[in-house]
Amino acid sequence: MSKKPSIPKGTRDFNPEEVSKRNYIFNVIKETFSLYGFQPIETPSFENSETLMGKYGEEGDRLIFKILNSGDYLSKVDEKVYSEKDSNRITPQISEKALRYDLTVPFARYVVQHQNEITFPFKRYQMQPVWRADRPQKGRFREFYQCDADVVGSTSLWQEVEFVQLYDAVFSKLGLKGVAIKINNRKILSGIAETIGAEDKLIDFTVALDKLDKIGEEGVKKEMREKGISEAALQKLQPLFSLKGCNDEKLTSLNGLLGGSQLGMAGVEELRFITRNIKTLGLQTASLEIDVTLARGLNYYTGAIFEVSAPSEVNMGSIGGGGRYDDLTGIFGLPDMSGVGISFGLDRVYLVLEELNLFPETVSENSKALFINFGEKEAVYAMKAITNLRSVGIKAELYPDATKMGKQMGYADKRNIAFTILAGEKEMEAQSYTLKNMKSGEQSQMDFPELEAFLKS
RNA sequence: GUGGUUGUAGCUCAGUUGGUUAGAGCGCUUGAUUGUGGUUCAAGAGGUCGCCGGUUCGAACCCGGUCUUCCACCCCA
Repeated sequence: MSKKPSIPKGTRDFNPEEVSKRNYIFNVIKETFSLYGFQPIETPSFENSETLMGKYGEEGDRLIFKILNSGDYLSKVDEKVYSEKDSNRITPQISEKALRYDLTVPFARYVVQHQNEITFPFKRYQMQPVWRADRPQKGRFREFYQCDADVVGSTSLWQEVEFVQLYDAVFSKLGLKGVAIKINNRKILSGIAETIGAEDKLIDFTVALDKLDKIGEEGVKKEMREKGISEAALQKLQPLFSLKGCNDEKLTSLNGLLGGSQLGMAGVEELRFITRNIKTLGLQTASLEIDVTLARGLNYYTGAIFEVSAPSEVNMGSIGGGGRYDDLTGIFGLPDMSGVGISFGLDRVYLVLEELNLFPETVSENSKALFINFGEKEAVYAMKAITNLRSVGIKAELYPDATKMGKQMGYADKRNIAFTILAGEKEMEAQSYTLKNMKSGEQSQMDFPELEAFLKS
C-alpha cells in the first residue's frame, strides 16, 4: 500500500466524468462573463513573493505556498539569520517566488504593469487555479479554481447592479434555484463602528458580527466584550440584531441607527441605489438580500460586499464573493483606481450541484457510438463510416481489437456508450449497418445516410 | 496554527479477551454462450492489515512516532 503513488494533501485527480462536469460549469460562467462584456486574461501561476506577501494579512501570508529558490539556496542565507532559526526571517532569503493565492492581487499587479495599454474602464475575467496551504476539509482544497470578473476604472454603481444580475444569470443557467445573494457595504460597517465609538476596533467588531448566524446574538456580544468593546457600545448596537423586514425597511432602520455618520449614510445610499435598480430590472431565480452582518475580505473592500451562500441544505459556506475596492492598485503605485469584482468558487459550485443532483445528463463528452470490430476487412468498412461520421461532428470510435463480441459489448456498456454498430460480413454485403440501442437492446439495420441522420439527432 | 477522526483486497466495510491458514458484498478474469453487453449459474485471481519502532512466546488488535483521510475551529472559495 505504501508503495502506491499518491498526490499531495488537498489536491485531487479528476476522472473523465468529473472533468466534463467541471467544464460544463466553467463554460456557463465563461459564456456569461463574456455576455456581460468581460474579456479574458491570464497571469502566471507564480508571482514574485513581494507581489503577494502582506496583501492578505498575517493569516494569508502563512497560507501562501512559497517556492524554494533554485541552486544552492542556503549558501546565500545570512549567517546570523540562519543561526537564529527564525523561519519568518529566513523565508525571504531562500524563497523569492510564491504560488498565486487568489486572482485579485495578480490582477491588480497586471493593471498597474499594463496601465498604458489598457483602455479604462477595464472589464476582465480570469478563471485559473489558485493555491493555499490550508488544512483541507469539506469544500476546502489546497488547489482550487476561482472564476473572477472585475471592472477597474469606474466608480459607477451600475457595475454592482450588473454583478448582481450576473450572479443571478449564472446560477439560473446552472439550475441552482433560490440562491440568496447577500449584499452589504463596508461604509455601513465603518459607520456603525463610528456611531458606537469603536472605530479603532473595526476589524474585531466586524469579524464578530460576521458570526451572528453561527454563534447567535449572545455569542457575538460575548466575543465583542472579549475584544474590548464597551457595554454602552453594545447597547447602541442592539437595533442591529433585530433588523428585520424587506431591504427597504432594513435601509430605513439603518438610516436611523447611523444618524450621526456621514460615511454610514453614504453606504446606505449606495445600497439603496443597487436594491432599487435590481428591483426594477428583476432577477430570474436568485434574490438579493441586505445582510449587515456580512463582513468579508475587509483587507481591501471599501464599498459594496457580496457573498453567495450555498443553499442551506448542503452546508458548504460561500460559493462566491466579491466587492468594491477603491485602492487595490494603490499598493502597487497606481492610486485612485476604483474596482469592483466578484468571484465564483468552481470547486464548491461543483460539490453543490453534485449534492443536489443538478448536472444535466448531456454534459458527458462520451462517444455516441462504438463500432464492433470483426476483423481487418470489416474494420476498414467501419473506419470509412467512422471517418464520415466524425466529419459531421458525431463522436464515434472503433473497438481497436477484433476480440469476442461479448467483450466489445461489455466495453461499450461500461463506458456508457449509447449505441453499438455492427458491421460484419452480412452488413457489408448489404452496404448497411446494424445499430443497437444499448439501453433498450433494440436493433435495426440501416444504410449510411439513415445512420448519420439517426446519430445526429 | 488548534482539537478530533480515519487507514484491512480495485471499491465499501467485517474481524472475538492478543492465539494456527485475515473474511464478506460489490467489482475483476475465465467459462456456460465461435454475431450480442447489462440478468443468472460455475470456477478463479487478488492483501507485508498505511509506514517505522516498541511491548509480548505470539500483534490487524496494545503502546509511541509518522504520514494520510475526513470533520470542526481559525480563516476562506
